[in-house]
Amino acid sequence: MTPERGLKQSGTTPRPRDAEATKALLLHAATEEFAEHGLAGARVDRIAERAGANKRLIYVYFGDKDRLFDAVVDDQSRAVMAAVPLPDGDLVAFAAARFDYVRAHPEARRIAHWRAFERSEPTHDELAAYRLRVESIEAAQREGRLRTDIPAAELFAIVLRISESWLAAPSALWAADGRDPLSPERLASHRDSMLAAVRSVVQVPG
Amino acid sequence: MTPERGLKQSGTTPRPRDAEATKALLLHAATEEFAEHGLAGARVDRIAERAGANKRLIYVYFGDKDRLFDAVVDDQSRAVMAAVPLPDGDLVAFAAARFDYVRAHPEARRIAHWRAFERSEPTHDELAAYRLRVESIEAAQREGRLRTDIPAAELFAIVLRISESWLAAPSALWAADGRDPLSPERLASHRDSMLAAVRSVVQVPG
DNA sequence: ACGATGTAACTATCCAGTTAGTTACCCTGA
DNA sequence: TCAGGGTAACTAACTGGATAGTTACATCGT
Repeated sequence: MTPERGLKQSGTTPRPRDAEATKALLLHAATEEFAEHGLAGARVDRIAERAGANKRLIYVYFGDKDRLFDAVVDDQSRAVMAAVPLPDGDLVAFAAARFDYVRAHPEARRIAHWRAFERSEPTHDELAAYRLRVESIEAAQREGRLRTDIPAAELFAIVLRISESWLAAPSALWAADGRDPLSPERLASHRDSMLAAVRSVVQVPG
Repeated sequence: MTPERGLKQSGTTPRPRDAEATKALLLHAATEEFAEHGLAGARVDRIAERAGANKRLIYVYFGDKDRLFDAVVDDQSRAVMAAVPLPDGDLVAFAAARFDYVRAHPEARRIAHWRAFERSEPTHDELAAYRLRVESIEAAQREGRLRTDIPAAELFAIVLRISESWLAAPSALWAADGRDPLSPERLASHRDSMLAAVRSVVQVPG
């Protein structure tokens, strides 16, 4: 037998050539990899493998590892902003939507946190989106629907953290609690607690 | 002039030989490095350099990079637990103490978060400490000093996150706010807001 | 036939961990 | 009181494997 070093048809049928589809696959694989390991811990080879694509294409489509991370962050950021609105400064509805979104998309929270820790500058779009949210809260404050003794940006920061307080709780606290922290019943019951807490925080005192 | 390639007396006088002191220097340098870069992003060579010690000593005193990280986490965890008590289930006092501690020791929060993201299992000591805190909250609930419609562990998780909500806020929110987010005046005023929020969350409704 | 899409193999660098020592210090015995 | 030997503390230089990024080439659609 000759040494047979040629490439056969590569085992499976090669995926049809489609730059957009490949790019999307790479972005999706990168989202998972960065969510699990962060920027420094993520491995470019693993991303290519997860996507079933060639590593080279990452460099063709995204430039380098850092810019791939930026692309993931932008994408996630846009997705959260779209999925979790702040209708009329209603922070309770916001907290509910955010809790549901993060529960369904755990990678969203992880990406956001890795980003906050490894890379700081906000993009223009993001800044604009946050500004809208703060203004919406300020309007609700003027209309007497939210307490006014806490500045809008701080109120927003507080509600943001409350909405993910259980999902982001230290594992030691989960363990101290005893029950399965992520069971559907536990999460449903926590959702109620969490919304009660948000209601208490945002309502005008009196 | 001859090329002068010899090492002179190493510039500064060599630090006196003291294993405990060197170990402490390494732990301190590792705390800074891990706080800034996380486990994957930290560099063992940089830690040695920061400590002004030889890299080899890290392996002698701590084993390897992972166990050095564990040592840092344990140390920080113990320090926070000692500095931020939960007297009689008083969550407002707890939030104040935690805010003040984290403000004075920003690396404590970063280490805790890196740890939560890169490495999960709680230690025995930590678990015991959290159990005490939860029990202390449960006692206060029985005595009518805290609301009872939110389970103790969840109430603790919520207060924990509120206490660092501003320091952990997305940079885009800081930017949207306009003012310098970390100026002493801003932090003092946020401290009041934050404590007002905690009071609203924990008080028994009625 | 040519540009866009894709691939395998390669390279240069980085970096955790190791090797093979050297230096400071202490203790013991003469 | 000090020679010398034993040990703890420390060090420079190295190694091998991992890893980001590149090169040179193949194949497809038009």
